[in-house]
Amino acid sequence: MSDGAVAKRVRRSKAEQRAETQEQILDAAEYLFSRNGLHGVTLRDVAQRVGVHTTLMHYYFQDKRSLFAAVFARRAPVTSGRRMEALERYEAEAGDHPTVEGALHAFLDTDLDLYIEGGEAWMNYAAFCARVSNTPEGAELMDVHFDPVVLKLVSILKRALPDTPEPEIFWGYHFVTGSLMNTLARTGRIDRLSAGRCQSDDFPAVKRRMARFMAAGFSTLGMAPAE
Amino acid sequence: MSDGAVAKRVRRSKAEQRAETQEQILDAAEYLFSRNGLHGVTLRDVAQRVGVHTTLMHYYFQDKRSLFAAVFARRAPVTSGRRMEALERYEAEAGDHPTVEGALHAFLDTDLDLYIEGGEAWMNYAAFCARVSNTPEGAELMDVHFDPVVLKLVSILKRALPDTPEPEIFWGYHFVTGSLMNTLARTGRIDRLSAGRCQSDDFPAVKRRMARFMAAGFSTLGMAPAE
DNA sequence: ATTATCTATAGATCTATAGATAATGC
DNA sequence: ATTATCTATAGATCTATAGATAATGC
Repeated sequence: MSDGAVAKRVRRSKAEQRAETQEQILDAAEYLFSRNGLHGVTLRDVAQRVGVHTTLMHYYFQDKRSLFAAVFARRAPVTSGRRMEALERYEAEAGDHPTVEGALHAFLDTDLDLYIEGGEAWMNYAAFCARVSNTPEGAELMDVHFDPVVLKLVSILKRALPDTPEPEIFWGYHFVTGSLMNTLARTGRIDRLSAGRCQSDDFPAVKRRMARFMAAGFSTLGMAPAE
Repeated sequence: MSDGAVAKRVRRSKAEQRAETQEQILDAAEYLFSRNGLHGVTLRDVAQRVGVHTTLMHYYFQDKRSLFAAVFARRAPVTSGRRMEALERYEAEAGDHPTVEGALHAFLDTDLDLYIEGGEAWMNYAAFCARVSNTPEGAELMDVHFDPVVLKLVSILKRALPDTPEPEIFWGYHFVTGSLMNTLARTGRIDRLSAGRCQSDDFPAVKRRMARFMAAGFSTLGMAPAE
């Protein structure tokens, strides 16, 4: 049942205690929301996983929706910021000739590295985001936190493909983000389909393939339609 | 509130009435589940949308999970069957030289056409599937209903790419299905990102681009890693 | 004194079942 | 007679708030 981290009550200052408990609540909520969604998790579930009383959820986070938003907001600036820096670094180093593949490496690999290096908590956040992205509740959260970095990517892609009409770039991004979210979700489907030859939590395997795969796709956009 | 179809009680035979009410329940459930997920919908929501009493949900469908599964099962054979036929037809006509793009056209375009031509109900089913695919509850449903047609696609892709190791094909499919599910979900995100230049319910636009985009991606798989 | 945590509880739903009613079926 | 639909209701949760208790802070 309670396979989560049980709080040890080695008490320090109130500020520390406050911060620690909040983090534990966010960790537990992140884990549960990532698997079961906003409506599939009760505040009692979260409290139980932390080992505290349900009402503490309300003490620290006004209500369920706020807790959900707080889970999103905790790590979003980290992933967003890292990708933004990587894109700016790439832009500077590519000068007048950025490539689609270069931009996608900066965007995708930077993000995947974060999950690869960040351990279980970050993997849970990744799955949480994938779920959120698919959800009406989550749509605005995505917009608010990730629009800037996505538009930055798009702006580089436009410069890399000056002859490709703008909507084509957005369609390309639409495909990219779908594949990325499917990766982050780690549903296990590819494992079963491939009889274990691929594993859905093998982010390094995705990282090795994805930017190049998608870059090739972009090169087909804006061509005369075949039909 | 009740923007759904309100049942007109023009009574016919019991068998007809039974079938009609079941369809209405499935339609309402499909609509609501596609937007809010299993846990985000109550049986009362569904009943209200149909205009009947909640207990009728239990009369026709044992419990909530069964209703959810029934929504999936109602249309799955249609999309699966159509794609299977299209793949077999393509296989026959391509003879010894199937192409990745040809197989993907058969797989993707056939599916997208179904939603394009099928009206609102099929669009709801598409969104329902997208949501299900991202969900622990839905994972086995996907496996049960869609494995055969996906494995058929994979088998053609293998013949089209005889020098590409098998796991690469599965990774390619992983990317394809992510993009497809992101399309079916119609979250509206691409609309907002692109300031209206693209629309997430514009399936014809996706159909025009997707098979070719993904086919180009497949051609990069199995190459020596760049790093 | 302040604040982290718990106890008690209100009020609202939600799922599910048993049994009544009102139609259709012969 | 059979069956589609509704009424009544049990039992379980769930969210959220008010107020008590037990720690830390000076």
